[in-house]
Amino acid sequence: MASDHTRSAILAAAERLYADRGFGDVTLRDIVAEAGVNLAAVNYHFGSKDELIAELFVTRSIATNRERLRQLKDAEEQGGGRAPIEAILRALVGPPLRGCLGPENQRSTAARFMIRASIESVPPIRRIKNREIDHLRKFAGAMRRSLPDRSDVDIYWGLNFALAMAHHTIRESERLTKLSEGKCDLDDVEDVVARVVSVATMALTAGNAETKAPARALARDAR
Amino acid sequence: MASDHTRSAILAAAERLYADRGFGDVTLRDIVAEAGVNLAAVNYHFGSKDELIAELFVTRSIATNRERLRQLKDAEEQGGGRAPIEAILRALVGPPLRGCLGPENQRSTAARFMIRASIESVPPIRRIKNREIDHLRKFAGAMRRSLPDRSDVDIYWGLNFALAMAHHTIRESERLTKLSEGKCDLDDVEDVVARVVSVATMALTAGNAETKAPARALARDAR
DNA sequence: GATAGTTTCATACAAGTGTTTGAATTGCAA
DNA sequence: TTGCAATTCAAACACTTGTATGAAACTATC
Repeated sequence: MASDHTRSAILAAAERLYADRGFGDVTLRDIVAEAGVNLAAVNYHFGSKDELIAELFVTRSIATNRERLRQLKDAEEQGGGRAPIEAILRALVGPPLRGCLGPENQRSTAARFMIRASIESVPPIRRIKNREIDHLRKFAGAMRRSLPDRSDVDIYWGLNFALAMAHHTIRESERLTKLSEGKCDLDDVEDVVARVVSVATMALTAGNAETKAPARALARDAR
Repeated sequence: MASDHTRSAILAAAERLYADRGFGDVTLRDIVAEAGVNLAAVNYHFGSKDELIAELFVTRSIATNRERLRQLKDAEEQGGGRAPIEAILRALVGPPLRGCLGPENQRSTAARFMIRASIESVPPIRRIKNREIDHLRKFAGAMRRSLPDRSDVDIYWGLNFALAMAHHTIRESERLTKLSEGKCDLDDVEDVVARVVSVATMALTAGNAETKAPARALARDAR
């Protein structure tokens, strides 16, 4: 291949435009105009618009997932096969949080693109996300080894809640800032990571190992 | 007005189709075909496609919000102006969870529509969601009264995490079921509510009131 | 320098979109 | 019944979308 000048120009322009304006109203014509290439180049190099989007998303998400697994491996080796639950959770939520939060004006295009991807959820991206389960299973396994007394159900719920807090905070960071009138500092990423890890750890370790749902006894608003 | 037969037929058909197939690939022509009315009727009765979607979403979400506030009011009156934090959280996350989860085969069209709305997030819906902040402020206020020693920042983070767990569980209920191989029972809605409330309560009450992020000392994966 | 393969380009295509129009129909009141 | 407004309808409009085509330009190999 002579040079991927055109190909990478398209990728860069597409990522920038999607990051700025969302998937909804960016057309192939916008992209090729921004990239300074011909309209037909997209289909020539990528096959279709969806495959272009998929390639963008795959590139970014395998980077995140690789970093997650690296940190998980580190933590498990350091603990002799049994990492502390905090370290596992930090490996799970740290990379996406660090990748997407931080001072807005110095947020990378890639970061802004991933935020869009987590908000808008177009078909090609959803297809890829569905294949993420195997990746999550590795974390579930590590968590089980870390907390052998905990039931599988509790492990999965803990995993679910950890991801929930991380992703929701990314998706709704703007709203949280507005709601709290700036009191919640989303730019202090390490503080956010620590908060999420802390709560998720409590979720996974509180109460007796066999207690399914500690607060259940308090439920009284029947319906 | 003679009868809003046409109008309500459009609303019902649109909600059903959006619930089944998502906003992405349902056209006005699909809707009017399903409703058995003329294409122009949509613009005649609603002005535009976006206004139709907005009306659907507003109708459903004011129902949820009204129920939330009703339960909040009940809880505060019962506690003499200071509701227990669990009751406040239950009023916050209970209605949307009960509205969207539960056995799939007996899930209402409205429920499935709201799930779609929380997954796909089209422009008219996003606009409405942005106006939800005032509503959330009422809960922040109640939480502050319930936990007067807690800092505002902690209150907002607790609120954020509670919503995170509820919404993410709704959005990704299918994935959690698959990941856990059915071990997590999403149909037992009251158990889900209890779990979310329990974890959110811990997030809001654990540690000293002045501790910003208890797990922070454990952070060591510098990055 | 001719040739074969790759890449770029202008242009057209086919299909689908939400919206508008203006005439027909309906329903109700005088 | 007549008149009038509200509603319904078929049809067209105006436009955008992603994709396909076939010729032109380029690049490297022999």
